[in-house]
Amino acid sequence: MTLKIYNVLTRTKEEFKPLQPGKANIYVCGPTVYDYSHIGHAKTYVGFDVVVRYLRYLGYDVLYVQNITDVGHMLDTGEDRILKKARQLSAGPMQIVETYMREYFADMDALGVQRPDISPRASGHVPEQIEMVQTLIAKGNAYESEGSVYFDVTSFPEYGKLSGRVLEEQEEGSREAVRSEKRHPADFALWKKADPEHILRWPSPWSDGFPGWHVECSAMANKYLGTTFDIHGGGIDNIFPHNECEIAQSEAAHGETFARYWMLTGSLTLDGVKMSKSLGNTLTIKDALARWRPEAIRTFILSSHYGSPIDFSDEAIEAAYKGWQRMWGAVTLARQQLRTAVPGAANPDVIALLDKAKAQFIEKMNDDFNAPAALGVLQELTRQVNILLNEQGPHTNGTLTAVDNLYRELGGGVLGIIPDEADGGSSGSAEREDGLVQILIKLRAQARANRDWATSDAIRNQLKDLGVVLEDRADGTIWKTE
RNA sequence: GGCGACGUGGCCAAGUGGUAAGGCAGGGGUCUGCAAAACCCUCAUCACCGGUUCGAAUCCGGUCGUCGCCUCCA
Repeated sequence: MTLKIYNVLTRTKEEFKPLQPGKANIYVCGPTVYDYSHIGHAKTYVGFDVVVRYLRYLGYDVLYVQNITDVGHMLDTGEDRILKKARQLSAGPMQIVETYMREYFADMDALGVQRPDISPRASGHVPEQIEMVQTLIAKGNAYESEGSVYFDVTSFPEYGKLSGRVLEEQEEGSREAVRSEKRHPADFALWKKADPEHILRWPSPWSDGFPGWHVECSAMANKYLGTTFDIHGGGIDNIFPHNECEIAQSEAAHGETFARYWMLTGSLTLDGVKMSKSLGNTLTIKDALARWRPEAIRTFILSSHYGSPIDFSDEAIEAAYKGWQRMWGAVTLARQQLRTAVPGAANPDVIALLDKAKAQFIEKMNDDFNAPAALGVLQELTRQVNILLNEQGPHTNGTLTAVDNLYRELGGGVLGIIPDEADGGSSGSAEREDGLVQILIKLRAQARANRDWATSDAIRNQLKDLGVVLEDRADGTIWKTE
């Protein structure tokens, strides 16, 4: 069974054959750090997080590069968005960049997104970008005009092959058309001469200025992954012009294929409407995390295919959360039973059940990282496990460990929705938390033995208010977090 | 207007030729001091029309509708 990837470049599902056997080099377009990250970023980067996790699970030696854009993004007004933010906050541009980059990583950490191996910043790679622009000029793919440099799209016949655009169709009505510096309306900037008030600037052979947005990805991907690499990812909204320009620059400069597989994620809408800064209907990751635990957000995101659009709503994430709770409840129960389980080998029937689920999970994930279907496999397994834990047993520690391990492996390691520990940062505090709850459970058991329902319910209700849920079972009371 | 994608039960969502995974919600049960959890039963013929085929949600054509991109955007 082999991994298949839907390649946007060919619009077909292809078997994944890396350039070098066993290695997977992947580049994903990262965020522009000038504000807090929103839930749309979460969809994209959780999506690729699972892609990378799964590739590693399959044994690939993955090199994951995701850039940080901290220069060169223009607003309609021609103003750099980072500079605009800096002016608003009376701060320096690099302070803004540093602040929001840290916030971005903090948000991703909170969501359980594993960090890229390399997070190169555009501002730190200006020489590489200048070098690439020089190459493109030397090869006749770019030209200087009044201190700026533009890519000549007519010099690259394949321009449009990713997005399906045809050059001629772009001319009409383009705002860019008014820029007389350019020979063709679709030509895009590789280097821009800076206006006097533009303080993010670097010296170059053409002017004091700054690199165009698209060239950073080409230059940095080339530096860290080479002229040709395996997978290029990003949000579908950047397919044109950004991704298209990346291809044009890189392939014109190097004369070789840029990325072999293109994986683009569907966009996220909020209550049916596209989130946009201008509309103001954004939901930041921080705000979302204040309302739902990270596993719920991840489960929601993974409940639709990475390439599909998804609509975020309270109802939708609530449904995902409740589904996750059932799975988490089963894992929690298995771990609780494991504490007092008798030593012994695993039940062969259970092992067979787990093996089957694992095989199905892998089959789904091999089919273009079909996380929603893989999630469905775990949901079905969970019903079987619940029957096992609730209606059969007691089980040996071998059986329970096997159950726990599968959830750790697939639900935790690959999907990132099953925590290793109950909760609370370090294992030390987790143990302390459990100890405290166990004391209360014993006190409540006393009250229940005395038929003192007022006390027993008070303990249960107050713990519930703290997010600790007690469940009375035939074999004792267990607890878990909401 | 151009390019691209999509339309599956009340909601979300898998499924690309052989008689519709899964989650949530709803109804009915079992269990329980109560509760919670869990489990069992129940709940769709796949926007519409036409075509190809022994057979289509799945392929082709058309209609209607939704969305993304075309300008910064993950």
